[in-house]
Amino acid sequence: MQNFRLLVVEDDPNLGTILAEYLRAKDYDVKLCQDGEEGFNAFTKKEYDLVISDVMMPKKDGFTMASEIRKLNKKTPIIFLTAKSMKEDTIEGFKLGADDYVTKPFSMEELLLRINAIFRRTKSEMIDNENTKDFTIGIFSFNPNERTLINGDITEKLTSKESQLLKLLAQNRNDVLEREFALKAIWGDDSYFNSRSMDVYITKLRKYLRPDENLEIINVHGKGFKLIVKKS
Amino acid sequence: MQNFRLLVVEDDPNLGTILAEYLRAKDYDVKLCQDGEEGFNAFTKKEYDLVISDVMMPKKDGFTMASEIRKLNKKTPIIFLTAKSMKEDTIEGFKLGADDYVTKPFSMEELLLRINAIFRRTKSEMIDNENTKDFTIGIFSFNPNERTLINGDITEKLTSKESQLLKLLAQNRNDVLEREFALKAIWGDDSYFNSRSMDVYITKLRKYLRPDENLEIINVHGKGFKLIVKKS
DNA sequence: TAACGGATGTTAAATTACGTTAAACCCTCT
DNA sequence: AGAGGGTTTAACGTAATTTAACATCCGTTA
Repeated sequence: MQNFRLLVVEDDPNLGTILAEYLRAKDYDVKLCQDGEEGFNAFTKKEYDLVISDVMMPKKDGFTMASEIRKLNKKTPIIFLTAKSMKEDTIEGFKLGADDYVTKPFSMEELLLRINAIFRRTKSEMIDNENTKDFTIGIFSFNPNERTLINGDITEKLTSKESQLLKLLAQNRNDVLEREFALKAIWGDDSYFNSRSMDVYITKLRKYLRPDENLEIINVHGKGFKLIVKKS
Repeated sequence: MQNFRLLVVEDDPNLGTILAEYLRAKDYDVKLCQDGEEGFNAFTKKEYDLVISDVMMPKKDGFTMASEIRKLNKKTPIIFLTAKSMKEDTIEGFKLGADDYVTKPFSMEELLLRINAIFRRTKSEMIDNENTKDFTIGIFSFNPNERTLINGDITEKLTSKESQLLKLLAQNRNDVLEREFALKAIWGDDSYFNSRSMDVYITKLRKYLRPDENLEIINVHGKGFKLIVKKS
């Protein structure tokens, strides 16, 4: 799937670079520009899904750039980064068609959440749920969403608890899944009886995985369990 | 054209009334609720274009209400009014799908500009209202408004309850629809008998969806149900 | 190293939740 | 009052999960 394209316009080289790096790490296609003029030119050259722009910049300020962009394009969302918290400025920004603004200093996480809030509204279907991903466990293909464990033409339907536990084990393959952690994650709390219930499910999972000799759920005494995937 | 419908949730009667009056003067249809519980109930009863909610409220706080609303509806924008300027709070709000927040004290004008900013962004897709839009569920096209479930040339006419339940499942596809949540949203409260009634409707829906092998309503023991759309 | 106590392995029974069908109950319309 | 569609209740069957029981393992200590 194609990534979202962001146009970041920020004259402070340090902040600009950090911002771009961070957003690229989050899998966005990021174009970084130094001022409003450069930003506007970039916008005319290529399509962008979102513009993030500083307000105070040399050559051409953010609001001016935004108003020019709006003449070309009424829809692309614009987020302003502004050190000025004065009301007049923010209001002027909204009049030009800004969609949000973030006051410096801001946390990257907050900005990301605002970006996501905007994208959720505009392109809501793109969020490819992490839930629907398959695990490969030895000869098996495990889908926690569908709760299916597939080995060739044999499909086992797992129960809710079996599936949750296997998912945790798979996520921590070759590493200890702490008993207490799993109990809290699946059962909500840890008591003696929950703990015994978990042991029962470990037995069930072992039975499911038996067809693959290279798979083993071992107990780590006093700690928890470990799903071992041997290299064949 | 029909006016925009706003749901305002604010426990302070003075602020709430002033807000409602002001927004009505600006030609919005405004429904005012006193707390999150009342607000959520109002949301289940009618369609709203935007929710404006306080965060700190008796009975049910704004974030909790927002997360419940999000389960019903992923798109309706939510603006929070918050006296707390703590970062954790705002971030928690955005995670739940808030679209903006305004820190008290705020000017009515600023709030109005933010409302307009959101509507400018979303009004294009509001022409085909959430309500009139069809769900695509596997090989079916489902219209909750018409209560029709179409598969090629076969059109099933669903009853009210069937339709409401299928809508909730479709909105939470590949995710658990909590039993208690659905009971409150459809039946108004949850009792043992309502719960069994819901089971009966699940059976009916399974029968409707049977023609598509890639669709399945599975039970999540003790939690609720999940509509699985398998990747074909 | 023998022995002890706590932790785990496994199976089966008990409990609770769900699946399904059909009958009973309500409405509304006539 | 009767018919009909929609919804709830009842009844019985099945599945998921927890609890119980007993065997075995593990680390520690005498």
